[in-house]
Amino acid sequence: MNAGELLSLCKRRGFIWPSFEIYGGVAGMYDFGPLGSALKDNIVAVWRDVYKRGEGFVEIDSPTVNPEAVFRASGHMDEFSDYVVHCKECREPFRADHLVSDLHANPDTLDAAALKGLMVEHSVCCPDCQCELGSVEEFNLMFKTSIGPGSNRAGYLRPETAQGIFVNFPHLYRYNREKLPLGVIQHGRGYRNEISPRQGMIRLREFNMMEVELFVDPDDKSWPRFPAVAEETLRLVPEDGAERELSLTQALEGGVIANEVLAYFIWLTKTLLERMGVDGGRLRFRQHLKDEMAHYAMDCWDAEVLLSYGWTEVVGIADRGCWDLSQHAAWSNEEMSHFKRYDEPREVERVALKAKYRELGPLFKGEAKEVARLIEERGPEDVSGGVLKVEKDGAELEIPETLFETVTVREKLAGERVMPHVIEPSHGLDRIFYTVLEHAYRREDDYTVLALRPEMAPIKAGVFPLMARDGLEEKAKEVFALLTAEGIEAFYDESGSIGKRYARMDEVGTPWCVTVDYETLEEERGLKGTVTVRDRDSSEQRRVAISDLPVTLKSLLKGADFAKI
RNA sequence: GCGACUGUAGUCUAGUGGUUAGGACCGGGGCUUCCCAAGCCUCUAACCCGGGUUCGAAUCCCGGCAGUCGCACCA
Repeated sequence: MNAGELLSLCKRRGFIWPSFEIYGGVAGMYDFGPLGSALKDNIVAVWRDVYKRGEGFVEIDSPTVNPEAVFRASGHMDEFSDYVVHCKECREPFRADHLVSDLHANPDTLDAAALKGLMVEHSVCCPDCQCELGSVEEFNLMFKTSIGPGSNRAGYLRPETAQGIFVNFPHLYRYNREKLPLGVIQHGRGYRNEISPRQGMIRLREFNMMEVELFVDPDDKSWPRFPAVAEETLRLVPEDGAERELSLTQALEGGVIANEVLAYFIWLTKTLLERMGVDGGRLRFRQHLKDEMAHYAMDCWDAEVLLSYGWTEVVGIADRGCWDLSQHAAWSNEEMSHFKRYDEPREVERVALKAKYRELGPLFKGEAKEVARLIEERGPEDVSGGVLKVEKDGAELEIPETLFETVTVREKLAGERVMPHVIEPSHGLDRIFYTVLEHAYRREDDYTVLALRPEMAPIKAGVFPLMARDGLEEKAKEVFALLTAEGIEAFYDESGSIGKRYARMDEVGTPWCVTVDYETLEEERGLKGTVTVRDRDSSEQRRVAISDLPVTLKSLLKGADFAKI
């Protein structure tokens, strides 16, 4: 198939539309139409079901506009800013810091003026045509705005939802009664001012993410549910590039996947994607190479799906280590660590310095308390030649050992503080959305079917009168109202021939169609009459009593076999 | 951001200086006891935007926007 056919269907039938089309459109932005909006919700519902109901994680929702401090701490201010310089002749763009990498130890730290100065000083020319280079310009991939009136408080549209979870860690940690592991999920929009959005919905400027941040004890990366799935297999492409099918146990024992919890969530991602309708035969997990890994990641695996565009990343499952929390702790001065209680409080003996307050008082007067604190912060190892050197108000102070003594103290320790590690399965919703459609797309002799899994289908049942006459319409409308009242997404259609109506429903992935015919009317009044239920994938039909219809459809939705109803 | 190609109803497309801008599919209305896009009648609906050349531009030129592909980018 080609992506154009599918995108045309999506546009025609109301899955997605290019945004702002009447004004010429904006690259990298799409609107979800009525069917697309429903499909997107269904994808989010499965993700939420797996993580919130299934794993007991908690969900939050945080702002898309964040103050600059968040991204200073997260590293995005640096990582997202590139200085670009263009050749005046051939117009070829170059990363300015790359051009001066031989001339400066740390070109990343230079600003535009410094970069330009360095290039002028060393007569750096265009590497392609040796011509003169233009001015150095900053290109930042984050959308900038200002918060409040005036422009002195910078804000940025978030490039990922993750930071909203990290900055809330202290609240979430208390919410979870100060226990690990702690799983938090958030879905929403993210923004990246891509230089060149391409390939339909694959690279967008405004996009949807479903992110999961699991905070774990850095010394315990096991997972309670792991044993149940240990022998399940995954199609893996490790760092060395050699694809192989391994069980989770094999992957861990061979050191292919870094730890148990990461392995479990890679497997969970596989089941999640397959439940959404991603074809398992077109799904693999590829390990990031060292140089492709994000600035924060310790190990990272991408779930990749085969699309008409080629292998495409849809989920990234990263072990971010303690990077994010450490960064926010350092920049905000907030406590972001976990107090890890020992099973039994430990008694430890420690040799410490104890200030002699009696001596210090007369010597230092009002500052004695401060000096005592400085002494007691140090240990016996800091004493040399009978003198302890401490720094006070920027000056060095020598304290003779007459002013303190060395004592052995016994302490009871209930636990220790550790910085949690973060396991992050991050899902590209728009890419999953497109994959679900492309993997469901079937076309034979100009007849198109979207074989969406029933759970994904925007419409669960089409309801038709065989013909729009003889009271069939009234009866069909009653059936439609019944299904709607039962919470089943239904669609009423009486136009054109019955075959055309089936075809219309097939094209948008509706799994079943219900038809009221003359037999329905001949049977008893009320809801005793029967209707035909037609299955999209087999095009077989069964007669079902109207009164049983909601129950029957609900069991089909849960996976019952159509042939057995 | 660069280069090549492209842009006509909702969709696919014909039209290469003067056309009431043609067709097909879809969609709306109607006819046909009609269970897998049947048929017939009928209706709606388009030259991406802005400049320029010309008596006259969908058509030629320039710019913008958008798309496809390649380069670059892709924490």
